[in-house]
Amino acid sequence: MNSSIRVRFAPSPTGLLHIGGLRTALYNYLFARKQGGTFVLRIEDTDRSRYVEEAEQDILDSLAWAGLHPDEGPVVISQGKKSSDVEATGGDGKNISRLEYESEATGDRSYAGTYGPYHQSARKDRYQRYAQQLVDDGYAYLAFDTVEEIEAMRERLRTPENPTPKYDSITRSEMRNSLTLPQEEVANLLEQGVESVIRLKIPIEETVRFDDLVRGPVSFETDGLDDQVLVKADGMPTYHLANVVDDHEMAISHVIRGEEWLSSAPKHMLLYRYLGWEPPEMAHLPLIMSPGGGKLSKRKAEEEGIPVNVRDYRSGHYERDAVVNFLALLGWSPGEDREVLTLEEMEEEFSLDRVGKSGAIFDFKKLLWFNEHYMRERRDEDLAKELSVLILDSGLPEKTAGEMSDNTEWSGGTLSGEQSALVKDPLFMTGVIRLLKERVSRLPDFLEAGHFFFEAPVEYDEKATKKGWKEDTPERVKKYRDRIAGLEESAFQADRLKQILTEVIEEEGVGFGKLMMPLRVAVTGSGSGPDLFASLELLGQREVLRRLDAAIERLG
RNA sequence: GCCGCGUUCGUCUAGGGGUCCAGGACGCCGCCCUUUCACGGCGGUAGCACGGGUUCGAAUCCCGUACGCGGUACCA
Repeated sequence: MNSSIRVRFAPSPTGLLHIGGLRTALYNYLFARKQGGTFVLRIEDTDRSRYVEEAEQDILDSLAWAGLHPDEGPVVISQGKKSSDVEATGGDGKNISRLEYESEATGDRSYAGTYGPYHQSARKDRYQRYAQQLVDDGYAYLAFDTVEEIEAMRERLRTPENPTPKYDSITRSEMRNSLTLPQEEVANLLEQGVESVIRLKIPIEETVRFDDLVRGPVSFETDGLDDQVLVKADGMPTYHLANVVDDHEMAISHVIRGEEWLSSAPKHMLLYRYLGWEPPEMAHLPLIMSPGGGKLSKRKAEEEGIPVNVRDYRSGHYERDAVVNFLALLGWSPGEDREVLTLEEMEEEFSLDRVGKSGAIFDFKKLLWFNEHYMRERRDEDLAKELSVLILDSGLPEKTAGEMSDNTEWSGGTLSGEQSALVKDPLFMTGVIRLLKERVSRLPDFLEAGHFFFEAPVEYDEKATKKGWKEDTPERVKKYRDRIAGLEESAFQADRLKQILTEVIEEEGVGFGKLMMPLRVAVTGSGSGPDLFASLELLGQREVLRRLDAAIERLG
């Protein structure tokens, strides 16, 4: 255990956890585990207008699902699905939170942390205090401008070369702030309760440099920075202040976050300096891009058929190991020709200097490949159980093989008595899994590929019928049907069924396909599928005979 | 516009001056296996953005160009 290494994942509860957010969390987690450090979860809920009620629980559930358990973080009272910080046990300055965490995915967990509260909304006073200190020290100032006034300033100064004028060392001189207003007036405005914000006073003509752990040395001219608002009119801090204060107070040693923060990093460095603190190490991760280019946004991703919310992967029954493995490799490489890694292995291998610098496009097909890989490693019995639950919850898809898509309607749990019995039969379900496991990418796909196991064909694939069902077919199918009808129930087994088919085609003097294809169409409705004889065995004698009779009747 | 960051097969990447006419994985294509399909096995296709340097030698170092991405809020 290296107590000096502390990292944090600090999502904002403004929506469901994004898949890119999960990767950031993953890298933080892996770094902490590898270094023997501490992985902290902090909720950055300073924007009250964008707060989404269910978001926080979603973040917790998603992290738990992925196996990224924070060592420190907010309390979750699972029953009420509501989270909040538990009051300090009496200490002043730092709260001591008793952390409990429970998730359906992982069962009970307990965490403890001594750097709470872990909600920024509960730390408001601290930010205020430091902001005031900055003002007192001359590193920040009060600004009374309304949003309209600021917009008017930008409007006035806007030119083609400078489309968005900044509130900076130049423009602040003509705005209404504690730098331009007489002292009495400032006091007066404050007295009257006029709304104000606190802005960082960016120095002029200075170069801010720092070494980024993934990008190397980077530098920014302060002249390109604006006087960032540190405390908003509602008294809440902006990300910039809160993030610096918390990272310091929580003794964060390494800030590992997305590249979208790189541009504001110099402001953060300035804040550390003005507050008299040692800045943490910085590591800015490359962004995850959509196949069409640009940051993987919700809209873009969905256009490409890529789910963006971690919740979608959970509800879509993706293998969590597959998602985690895939995400880890989106920007990081272990440096050897090995790509299939468990979380535990990655905890051993991870290092920031093997993180790439350029954006990585989300390759959905590769994710599917990982999913297939991990799914096939699982025990048939376990998959069967999960599939049963899925069907019992959601029902069967309305459409048959080859037609299922994202828009497929599900029957919503209404099953016939017969179907329900099948779904609850572990032996039958395991059989379905065994036959289909090598042919599907995701758990729900079993229901597309194996629809016929649960329901007799409603219609027969046109192409397969046209190709394989000729005039003399019914007669041959009937012959086969009668042979297998004579079988003892216990003899209704794959090898016997195949043997009988061999006998029939020999008697008929035709090739294998002349009977095999019609049988498949009759029983499954499709021209392709899993091993036919094993499928017949699994379906059972009665059902097979019923389907053969129906096909002979309907297809003539 | 400005500021910052980036650029090796379609995609994720290995590669840190010679061992690279660039390796692996996914995808794609072909063959084998299988009287379906799939899995699997084997093989193939395809890349150092461009231009200048530095050097005996550059995918690797430097500069420039192009392109891409991010930022440019009282959002994170």
